[in-house]
Amino acid sequence: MSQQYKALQGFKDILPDEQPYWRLVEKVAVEVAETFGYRRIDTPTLEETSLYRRTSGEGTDVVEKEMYSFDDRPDKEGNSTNITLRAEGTAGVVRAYLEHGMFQLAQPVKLYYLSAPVFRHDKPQAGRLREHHQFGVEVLGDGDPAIDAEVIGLLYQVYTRLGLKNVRVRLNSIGDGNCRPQYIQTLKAYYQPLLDDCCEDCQVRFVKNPLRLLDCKNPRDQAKIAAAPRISDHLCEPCQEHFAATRRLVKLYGVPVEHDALIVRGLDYYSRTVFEFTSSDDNLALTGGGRYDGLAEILGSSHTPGIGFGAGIERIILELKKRGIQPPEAAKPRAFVVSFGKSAEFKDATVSLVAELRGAGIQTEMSYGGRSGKAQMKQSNASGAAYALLLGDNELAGNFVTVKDLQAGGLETEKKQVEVKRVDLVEFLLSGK
RNA sequence: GUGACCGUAGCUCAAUAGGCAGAGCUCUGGAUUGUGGCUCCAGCGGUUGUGGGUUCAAGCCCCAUCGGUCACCCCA
Repeated sequence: MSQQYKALQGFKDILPDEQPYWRLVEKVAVEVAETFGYRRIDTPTLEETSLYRRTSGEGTDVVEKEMYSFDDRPDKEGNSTNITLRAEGTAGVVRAYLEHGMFQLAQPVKLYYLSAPVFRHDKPQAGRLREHHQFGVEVLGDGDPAIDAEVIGLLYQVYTRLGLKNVRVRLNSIGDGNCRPQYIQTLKAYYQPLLDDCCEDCQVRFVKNPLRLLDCKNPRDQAKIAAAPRISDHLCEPCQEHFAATRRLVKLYGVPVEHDALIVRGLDYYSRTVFEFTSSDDNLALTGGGRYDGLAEILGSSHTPGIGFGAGIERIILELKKRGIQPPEAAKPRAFVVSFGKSAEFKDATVSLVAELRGAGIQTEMSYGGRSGKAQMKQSNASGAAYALLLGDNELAGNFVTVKDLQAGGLETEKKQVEVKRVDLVEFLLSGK
């Protein structure tokens, strides 16, 4: 083994054995999204760095220390653009919405994206990679709380259809530009006298991102959090109504939401509805999302409400495995061609048979490299193929194939074998079990 | 980014108190001529993550580095 090269830290190969999990998650996600009337969008992996800086917020960890940013090659004038690998899903979709004038379409515009790679320069650990993939949804152009409920209902259905019935859904409202600044003042006023007794992280949060004070897990600060003023009690009238309606409507989708006044989100653009889906037995967030009614304006557009989420596919798969949920097995070959001769004539007969069957859409395998007939039989068995197609002198001379049923039990070879004319072979393989 | 623990074959793991690096699984070949699964035999596969150091001798001790895991931070 000369392992000079390894995948980069925090980057992972998705090997063939893993793929069935991905196909399962993707299949369910697409089916549910389309049931809900969402259309797929794919946006580029690279965007201008300033897009993320503006939307996520200058003070956030993502922007400050986790983005993969670099200067693009300079143009003729020697100017280069600083660009960034996708750091989160929403910014690119909103950019595309504005760039392509989707505000001219019937509103709202309901979009989803699938397995989009997201890059963040964190220190890796279980469930946290430097490149991970997200399934996400964004709805733009209407602020109706029925949309908040719909988006959460959609996601919940994805999880339940995957068999993950124990996810926790926590919901909160963090207000809007009207009421949140006042609440933050109230919160800071509450914390100011307690600050000396707070953990170091909270001292930083107090300045950088006061809402996150409520997120602290340090035991010494829990009592302070419990007694802290709640945003829910400080929402302005419209935000209150929106939140009440969201909670009422989301229940109609059968989602067991909990109101958690301590849920705040990391990115600056969120407003009103925020939510998190977590696995029930630990704190690993499976999905985070929320409303971002001010985001389009940050990008210079007119007021455009929006809401969305990003669901980490790797974390969903981790959860599936933890729950012992198996994806459907990969398709096994229908036929495995076994050749009992080694001459060019046999090679040609084997390849032409394989080619013909594959041309007819029948999953067919063969052995490579001139192995013995016995070894080929072993391979055909290991492949899981339904039938071994035997080609020997007799078959070639008589223009037929001996079809052996590999799945039939028992020892009596004759009962499991039947001779089928070449012209009838495709039909034979397409019919039957 | 901070801290703790861990790195032996493709995978899962052994290796007494420093003393010739092993097993199971996988893979390949074979057990008489054109027939799988069970069984048996054999083979391939390692500079013990990498680079230094101590020692007659290092998988084992020391340092560094890379990677992994866990907690924090943050987040999906």
